[in-house]
Amino acid sequence: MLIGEYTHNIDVKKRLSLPSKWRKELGKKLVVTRGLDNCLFIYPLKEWEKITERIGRLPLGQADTRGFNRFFLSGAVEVEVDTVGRILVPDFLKEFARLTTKVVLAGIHDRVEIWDENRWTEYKKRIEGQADALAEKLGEIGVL
Amino acid sequence: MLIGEYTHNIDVKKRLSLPSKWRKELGKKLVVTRGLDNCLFIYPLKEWEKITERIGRLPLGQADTRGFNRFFLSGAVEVEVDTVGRILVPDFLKEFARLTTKVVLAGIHDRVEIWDENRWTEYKKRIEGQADALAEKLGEIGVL
DNA sequence: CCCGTGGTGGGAGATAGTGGTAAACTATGA
DNA sequence: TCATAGTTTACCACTATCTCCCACCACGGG
Repeated sequence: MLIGEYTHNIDVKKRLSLPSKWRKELGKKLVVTRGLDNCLFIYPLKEWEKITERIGRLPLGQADTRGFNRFFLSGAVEVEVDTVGRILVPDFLKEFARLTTKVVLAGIHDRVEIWDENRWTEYKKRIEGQADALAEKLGEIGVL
Repeated sequence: MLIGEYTHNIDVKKRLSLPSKWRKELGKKLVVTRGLDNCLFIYPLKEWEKITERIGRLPLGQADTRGFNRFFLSGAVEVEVDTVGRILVPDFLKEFARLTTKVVLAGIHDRVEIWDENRWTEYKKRIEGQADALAEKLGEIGVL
């Protein structure tokens, strides 16, 4: 279970250390891809394979499916964790998520999200402001 | 699995390097053909054979099937990868996809798509704008 | 206070992408 | 049939970037 929040730096060589707490669970091979709200998703290879298997079942031929495939698949890269626990973030993904050097890694269930620090704090502020409203919803569906 | 996005140049001799990451998977002989949305598709020869086999089973009586065949098959060219990992892009395909020198190679499942850089960025912007549609798809396949 | 661990930074060698030159092949006309 | 011009193919060369490895520093625990 990936939980918690860490702030790390992407260095000039596009290297990003993963929090040591997650390394065992994430494994040596990961997939980074475009996520929603302009962040990046990191999946362990196992999880990714499940996803692509399901993507394969989508009806091709439809324009919006093609669009989705392009967004999700061309936006994905398989990366290897180096000897000291870092991955390389390709330029086009850095650009997509508008990452500068300070970056937040957020654990969400079975994936990790990468956010630029500024965008993250801003996003959090917005969410926290709606916390009680969210709690009410969660109550409705029986989570809390 | 072909994934990721790379920007390369087509030189004056119409040569285009393939990303080194894909070379093993693509093999030495490829097929380039007209794709959908005004880009080009590249298939490894193996994949292409599967596709033509499937196309062959389509009912020839229908006018739109004939049209699709002509579009897809007459535009196909078999190319060889040279010693440093490049292919030659024929003029008529360059023209079809309006390729200038800067070109994007996008890995989608089992094929590679070639886009002119400008058209690609424009297309991506459009797709990213459809965040709710994307979220819905992601929900369908169980990512979110 | 020392040691182990985690995050960060840098340097040397290897490699990928690109451009150019030489050779070979094709076509055309005398 | 031969010569020449134009095009294509094969080979070589350069440079920016990436990879791999090692070193450093900060921090926390014993």
